Amino acid sequence: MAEHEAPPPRRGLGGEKKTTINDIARLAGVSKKTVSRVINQSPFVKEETRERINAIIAETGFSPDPQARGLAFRRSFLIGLVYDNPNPQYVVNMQLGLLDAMRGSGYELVVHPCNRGAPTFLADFRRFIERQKLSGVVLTPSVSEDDRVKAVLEEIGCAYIRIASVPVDEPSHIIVSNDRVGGRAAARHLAELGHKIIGFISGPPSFRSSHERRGGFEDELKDRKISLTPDYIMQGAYTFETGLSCAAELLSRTPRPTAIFAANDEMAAGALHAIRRAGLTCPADVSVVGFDDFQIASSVWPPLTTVRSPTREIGRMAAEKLIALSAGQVQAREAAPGAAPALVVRDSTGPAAN
Amino acid sequence: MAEHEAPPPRRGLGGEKKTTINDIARLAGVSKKTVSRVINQSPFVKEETRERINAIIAETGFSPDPQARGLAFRRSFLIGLVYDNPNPQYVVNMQLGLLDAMRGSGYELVVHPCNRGAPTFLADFRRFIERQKLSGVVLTPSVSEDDRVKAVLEEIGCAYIRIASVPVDEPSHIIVSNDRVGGRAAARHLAELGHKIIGFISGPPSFRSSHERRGGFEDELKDRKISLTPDYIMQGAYTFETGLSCAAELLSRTPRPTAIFAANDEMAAGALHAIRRAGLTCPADVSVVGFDDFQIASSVWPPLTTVRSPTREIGRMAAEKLIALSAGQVQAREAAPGAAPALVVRDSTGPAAN
DNA sequence: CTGAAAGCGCTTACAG
DNA sequence: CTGAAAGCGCTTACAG
Repeated sequence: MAEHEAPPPRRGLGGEKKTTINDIARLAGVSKKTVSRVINQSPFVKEETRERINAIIAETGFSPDPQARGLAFRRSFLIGLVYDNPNPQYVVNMQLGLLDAMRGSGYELVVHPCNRGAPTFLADFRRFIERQKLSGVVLTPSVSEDDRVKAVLEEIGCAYIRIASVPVDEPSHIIVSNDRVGGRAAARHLAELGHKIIGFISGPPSFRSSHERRGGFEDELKDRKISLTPDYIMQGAYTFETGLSCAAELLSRTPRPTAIFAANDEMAAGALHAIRRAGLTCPADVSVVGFDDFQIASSVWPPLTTVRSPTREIGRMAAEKLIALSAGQVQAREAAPGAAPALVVRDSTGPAAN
Repeated sequence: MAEHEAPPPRRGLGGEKKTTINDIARLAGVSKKTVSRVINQSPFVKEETRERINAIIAETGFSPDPQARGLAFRRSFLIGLVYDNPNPQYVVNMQLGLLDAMRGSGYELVVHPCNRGAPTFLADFRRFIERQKLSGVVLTPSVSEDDRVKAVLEEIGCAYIRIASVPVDEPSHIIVSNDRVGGRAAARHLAELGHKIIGFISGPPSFRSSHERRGGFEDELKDRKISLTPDYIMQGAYTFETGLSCAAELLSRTPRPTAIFAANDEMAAGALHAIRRAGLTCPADVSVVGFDDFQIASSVWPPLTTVRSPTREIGRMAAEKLIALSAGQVQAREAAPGAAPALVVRDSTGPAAN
């Protein structure tokens, strides 16, 4: 008999009995509505009653069914991550950051890669959110920069956070990744090493981050009276291959640049290959700076000097803000400062060759 | 007036009216139970009735609320991905593969990274599945190799698929990634290039894939009368750093190996660095073969000869099988053949130096 | 501060 | 082949 006393009723998919709000109500000698009030942190419960109920909840290990709660609330406890950035490390770091903030909150993360070019993109997006009655959604570049998406979200009335490198929305709906500051850091580093003839490889124009990284870089150079002429600016597409071809092009310029800043690590890795193919050495002949500080930056040779982009931290901030938003809280931090990118110096940069 | 005829009642979070099963029933002049039968593909509906209802469903754009359905069914339409593999590219490829098979199925993907070492791991895992009443769960190495996890899943009665490099479970619950075949392919390639003194860097012993990759490699060498002596076997941990240090060790052996097989690309990239630091050249002095064919394989210098691991395809197969499983179908393919790894030859391998 | 009734949108037995 | 009743586990008005 003693054996059967300790374990609380088991719950599960297998058909065992699950503890419900009714069980708690019965055990506490109150109505289930009162239990509901405790669960939802209503202030209209006598302190003593609340404590008794909470004790029973803890004892039984009860946790309210998100599906039932969702049905009654007319919304789920799911947060969606909608993205079209193909970089795996970005995606995973973002997911980890979101999860950091969601842990213990009762929310779960549903991932939703998308293709902004598809004709059914907007319809699919809307359908996804409506069907799942998402509690909120986090958007990352470049889909976060699409204003049609914002329009749909507002029409539906779904909470959302857009992650972007410029304030494309009201402060309450955005987390800004300060890529411009990162671009400045890269320029400062190269200038301090004495570089004057510098090449730049941009990302695709559809990414605002590409413009920001370039903008910060140019601003800092200008402040230091170093010019970046059109001949020394190539348009890449954030891929290894474009980094390689753009760098090859830059290396053919006269005078040859003594340094190249690529707007992300993938392209910087490609630039390294181009330098080698041209029979040159990095950093002796040409220095290279990347952006992101993903794994690839430390795996190539020489390890890349790069600008660390705090993706995971940004993800955490986004989820925190979103949860506060859907809980109806007044947005605490008007304009989130955004974690700042920081220069990481490794072996791909050195004094300017001359 | 005509303006108000066309648009079906709008649905959404914003408070607009959503089409429900009751609307469809009324429109079709049947009970909602009959509509439910059509939704759930019950065979007990007159063909004519079914067609009429389906037409109305298509017309109104109705789609049943997964939350309400889930509450009645006592399970959700969520599939969980539980993983502890830290490699971002593996994780993303796996997610994409799962999503490939889930598209249009009505299921959504919830991601759940975990740490098998944490003391609360099993309890958290159980809680996650029970709370969400997951429709099913996909497990990847190394957490997929944990038999305690299987025990929990069986006790709860949750459908699951384990992805592993060896048949650790009944055929209906597993997708096998044939890493052993990949190991053989690597050995064959090196043997054909004339290598006889070969070094091997393993992954961590906690990953079965590490043993399989090594096993296949050794088997093939043995078949060709090439021996792999203990001195030339190092234990790494699937990381760039361990690849570097293990390779440095191998290069100090006398005679020096003319080739190194690393059990994944990260470690192979590390080996490339070790070779360079030792003042040697790849592939002239030492050839290197990796495993996975992730992005890093083509970004390093020289681009890596490696064994392509079909992660995305495996993910797709896993989700297909899981969906069939939770739909109660008899498992079509007893033992899924598993997509086969294939050698990708690039520039890091060449004829044996002597 | 607390509760009885009705409802969220579906499905499962149970009849016919 | 079809339907009326009850229920999944929770919450929202509405009373008191």
